Amino acid sequence: MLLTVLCSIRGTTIMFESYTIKDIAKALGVSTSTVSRALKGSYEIGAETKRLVQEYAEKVNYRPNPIALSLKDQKSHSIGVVVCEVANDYFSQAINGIESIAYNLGYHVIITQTHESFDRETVNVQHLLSRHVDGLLVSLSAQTTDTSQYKYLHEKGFPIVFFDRVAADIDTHKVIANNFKGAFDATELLIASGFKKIAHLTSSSNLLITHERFNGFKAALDKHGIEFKPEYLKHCQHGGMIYDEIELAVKDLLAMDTSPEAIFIGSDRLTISCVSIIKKLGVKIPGEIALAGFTNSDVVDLFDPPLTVVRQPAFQIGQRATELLIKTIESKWPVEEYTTDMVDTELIARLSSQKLN
Amino acid sequence: MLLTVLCSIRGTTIMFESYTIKDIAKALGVSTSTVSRALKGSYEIGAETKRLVQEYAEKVNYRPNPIALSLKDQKSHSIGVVVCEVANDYFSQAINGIESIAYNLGYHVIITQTHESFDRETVNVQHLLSRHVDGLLVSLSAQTTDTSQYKYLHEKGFPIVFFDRVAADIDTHKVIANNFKGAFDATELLIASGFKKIAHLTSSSNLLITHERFNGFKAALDKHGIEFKPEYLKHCQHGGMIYDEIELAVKDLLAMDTSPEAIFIGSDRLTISCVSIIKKLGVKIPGEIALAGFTNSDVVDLFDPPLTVVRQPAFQIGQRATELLIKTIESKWPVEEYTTDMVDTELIARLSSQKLN
DNA sequence: ATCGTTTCCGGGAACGTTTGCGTGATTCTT
DNA sequence: AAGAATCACGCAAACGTTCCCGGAAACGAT
Repeated sequence: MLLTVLCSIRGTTIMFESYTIKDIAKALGVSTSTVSRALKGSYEIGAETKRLVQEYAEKVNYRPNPIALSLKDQKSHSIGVVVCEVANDYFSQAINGIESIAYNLGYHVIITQTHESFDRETVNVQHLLSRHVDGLLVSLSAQTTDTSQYKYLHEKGFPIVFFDRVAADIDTHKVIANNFKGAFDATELLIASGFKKIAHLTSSSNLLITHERFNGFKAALDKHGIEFKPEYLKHCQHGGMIYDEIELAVKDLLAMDTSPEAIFIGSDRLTISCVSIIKKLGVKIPGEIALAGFTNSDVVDLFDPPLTVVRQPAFQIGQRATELLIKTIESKWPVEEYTTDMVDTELIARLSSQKLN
Repeated sequence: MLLTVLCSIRGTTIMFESYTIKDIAKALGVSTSTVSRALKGSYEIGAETKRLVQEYAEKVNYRPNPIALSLKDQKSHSIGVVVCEVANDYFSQAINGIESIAYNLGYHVIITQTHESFDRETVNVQHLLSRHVDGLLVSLSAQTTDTSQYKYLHEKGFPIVFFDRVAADIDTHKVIANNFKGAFDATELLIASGFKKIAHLTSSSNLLITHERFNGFKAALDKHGIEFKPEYLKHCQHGGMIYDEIELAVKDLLAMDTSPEAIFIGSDRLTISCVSIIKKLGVKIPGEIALAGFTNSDVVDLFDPPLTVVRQPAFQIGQRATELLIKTIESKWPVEEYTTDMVDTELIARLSSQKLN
């Protein structure tokens, strides 16, 4: 292959058509094995030859062909990511964290979106496997109840790390937020504001996070001797993908005989949608209905009203999950001990959760 | 390699350890060449053999190894993306569009972030080239003035498509929004609201979009006989990455002797930051200062006040750029005719741009 | 019977890399 | 000085594909 030094940008030599080990071998009159070994400083190669090869490789800016390496050692050095959507504050921040670690460790990241559909999730996993990814970073769709595909893969020793929306029945690495405490704190804040009639608008009941957040919600009610009313609990089984479903739930809550004074919302997308719907209905926040909810949006302090939110350290969660996954991938022995990392959420109190007189 | 049918999810057979052409050849007692040809329906293979091979491949869910294919025909079937940040509404939407097209056309996408730094941009391009991407989708960083690396690559026939922040001096495919018209319309809206003293807060002067938007801004002033005041023009050379820079610019504008009545903001990140800063200063929007700006955030209608914005069709821009890039990659002959696709922006008038009495 | 044509299939090189094994040359033993 | 040990390097296979080439078998034409 031809040498083509393209240009030098601030001292870095830019190449396009790249040199192979063969090119170096030919140029130096040695064998490819010698070049290969010299480049990794093998003791089998004489000091002089080693220097020659390394200097030449440096000069022509040799970079090993990652594709050839992949074929050789049957590792693609890529990881597959399964999330519901990238255009979602939580997930775009998590992906940011994923990329930052993966990039540094020499992996690249293939992102797929489920749009909360189980069928698309299955297809995506298929696609990622056919791409020969070395491992999977998964956040389940709202629709998913059947996790058998992951179970089989995991049993076969295929590295999988779940984050956020984890599979309860698979024993592997997991990285989650402390959903119970996040929900508990937010609910307690609403109670401290003076509310007793508190509803809970949340995502699909298939998701473990939904239950954890509900449990936190209920525990706060219990602690303060407030009875939980089942009619104050609204699930959006499509995880917020279907607007009408959310609108119906919100309208139901607002139209009840003894309608709630406050709503605690258990999902990012739902929180934003809920604000939008309530404002569209002309109901005053927080005058007529108070609000607190999970979201990772950075701009909710600019909202009317500023939103009280539970915020997850999405970036760190993404980073941590990726570290665990790559450690599993590169582990020489099958991993037996699995960790579940739990990180704290952050409660940010703003106007939307206050009681106005 | 061992056959391992993992499980069946709704009729789809899940595999982990995958079959190779060699496995099929061995199982059927034919050669690998025969299997390869049979699978692509070559006329050189007898009908009976063809059927046998295809049925068997179907049965074991054979999928060609993409890595081997890449090595063979020297194409990685991946495209590199260079953007400033993924956690940015415009770019996350654009990436969504990029992924949607790339996925369907069998490419995967490697995303890199410049964080508005030219050095990181250079390193990223290097990295993507060493990954042997088949083409590049680039939106320049705010700091970039030297585009020679792209120029060289392009001259060597390497496929590059620019979107949004394009390189003026490189003749290749480009996909952009109609920045002039977007800025013109927004400015004219402010004028129609009754403002004459209109400032322009915008991004780095290195970027072409900055000039186009300024030109639109100025053209609107000219049309309505309003003199352009140079002191009303504020650049943030770091594209909004440095908070202090924005804060200083905004404070400067507000502290002027004859301070502007309205600000037109020429960048996504700047618009949000600007609102935040002005609110923090306790200045009323739109009472004391009116605002209109470019942004792709979906939630600015929930802001206090709801924001008047120019919105770009980011998803479509991402899709179109990807289509053009893959068409270039897969073109048999060197492409000579380059298109510059310009798509219209959308002006959404809300409260922030109104004149209150 | 000979030649040409068609049909159908296998051998093997190539893509870029790593690595086990083999080997000639040098140095070290005693 | 002869054998052993060490050093420095090359050969070739392998990863999964594709594809050029070559060739056997069958058939038709003369």
